[in-house]
Amino acid sequence: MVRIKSDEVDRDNSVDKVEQILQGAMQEFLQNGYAGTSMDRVAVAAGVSKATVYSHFQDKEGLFKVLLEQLASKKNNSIFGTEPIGKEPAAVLHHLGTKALDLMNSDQEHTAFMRVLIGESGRFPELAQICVRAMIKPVAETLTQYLAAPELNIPDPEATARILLGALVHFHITQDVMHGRDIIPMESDRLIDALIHLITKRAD
Amino acid sequence: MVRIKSDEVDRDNSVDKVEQILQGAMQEFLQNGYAGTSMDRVAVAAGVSKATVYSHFQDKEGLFKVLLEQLASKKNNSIFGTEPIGKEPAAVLHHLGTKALDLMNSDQEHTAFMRVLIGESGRFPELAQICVRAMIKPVAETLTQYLAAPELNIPDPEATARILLGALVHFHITQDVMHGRDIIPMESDRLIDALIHLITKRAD
DNA sequence: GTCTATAGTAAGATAGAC
DNA sequence: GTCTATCTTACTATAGAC
Repeated sequence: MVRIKSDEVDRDNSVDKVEQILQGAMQEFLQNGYAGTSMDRVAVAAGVSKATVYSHFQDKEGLFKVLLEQLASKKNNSIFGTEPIGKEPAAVLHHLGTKALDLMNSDQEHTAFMRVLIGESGRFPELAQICVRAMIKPVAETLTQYLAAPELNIPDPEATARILLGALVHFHITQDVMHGRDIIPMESDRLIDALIHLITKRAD
Repeated sequence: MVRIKSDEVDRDNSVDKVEQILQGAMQEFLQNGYAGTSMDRVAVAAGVSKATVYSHFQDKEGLFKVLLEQLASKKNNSIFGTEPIGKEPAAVLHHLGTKALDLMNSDQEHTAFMRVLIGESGRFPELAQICVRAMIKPVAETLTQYLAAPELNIPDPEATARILLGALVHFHITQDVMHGRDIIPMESDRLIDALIHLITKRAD
């Protein structure tokens, strides 16, 4: 009777291994993309054997999907933590924009995640859709709420939210993801100030 | 004496082959990315042998770089053909925005190019920078010119151009590249109208 | 210049020992 | 459950015939 009856130990070990594997997979997939990553390297990065990887995940595609879905929910909460609507809209928008750009800028993991997500959206369309649902949609809805404030007097807050979101994310893509900082330099503050100016149109 | 002395035939054949190879390489690289593409498939798609591919291009990386640089200059001219500044700014912007979104939307090649360019920007940073210089910078500068029109009264036309460009491109990324059309649906016209409204702030 | 054939390597996935 | 060793396939790149 060598078999272990208790689920406790069994499950704990499994969870640890699964966590290790996902950690190694993240490192490799985010750095090299889907096709550029080998299961051998994932196993090495995770500190387990390749057979162990296959005992916890069906195949390379299954591992990739689980990893990206997990990352999508993580990134969602990190960038736009639901902000208390204390101050006036202009101040809130300035705070949100600055925070979002700073976070995306400083988070190498997020930059690599954007590359992989967009790069593999042709091969894994349903995965891209999951990320749109988990990351972009909630942020767009939150921004829409802010922009619907009566004093802003915006006729289409939903479309304006997409503009605001697009300006911030595309700025991150050009400056960080595509390494354009030296080619088309611009301070984050200038972008945000111009955004605030457009949105809180000076009725003076 | 079977050798051909004239350079004409020789050069024409070479150019044809090079063109064939680039065509096949485009098909494969845009569909499967860099790591996901094999030189065997490129050769088949181009209708030549693999050895012929290697006789015209140093290696896989060299072929990929030549292809993407060629595509970058092609895409640049296609989206924003220098528009005559006939009408008033609002009309020009509406026309430009509609045209840009329509072109990006209908051009599958452009969608795939965006995926590959962003997806491989980690592996090929200098290539991403070349594309920023060839595609994004000129468009941003052209838009800056339009937005500097006195009647628009925009304090920072350059930053505002980045906002406008970002809103359009990110809209394309969410709706087309990432297949988000069904998850966060929105008509192009709504985005463009909201943009025009922000920029030509009703001073009424 | 272009081809076929192949060398050499690395990939995804699994069998079997413990 | 986890490992080592291995099967099979596909890859990059080149040599040699024509």
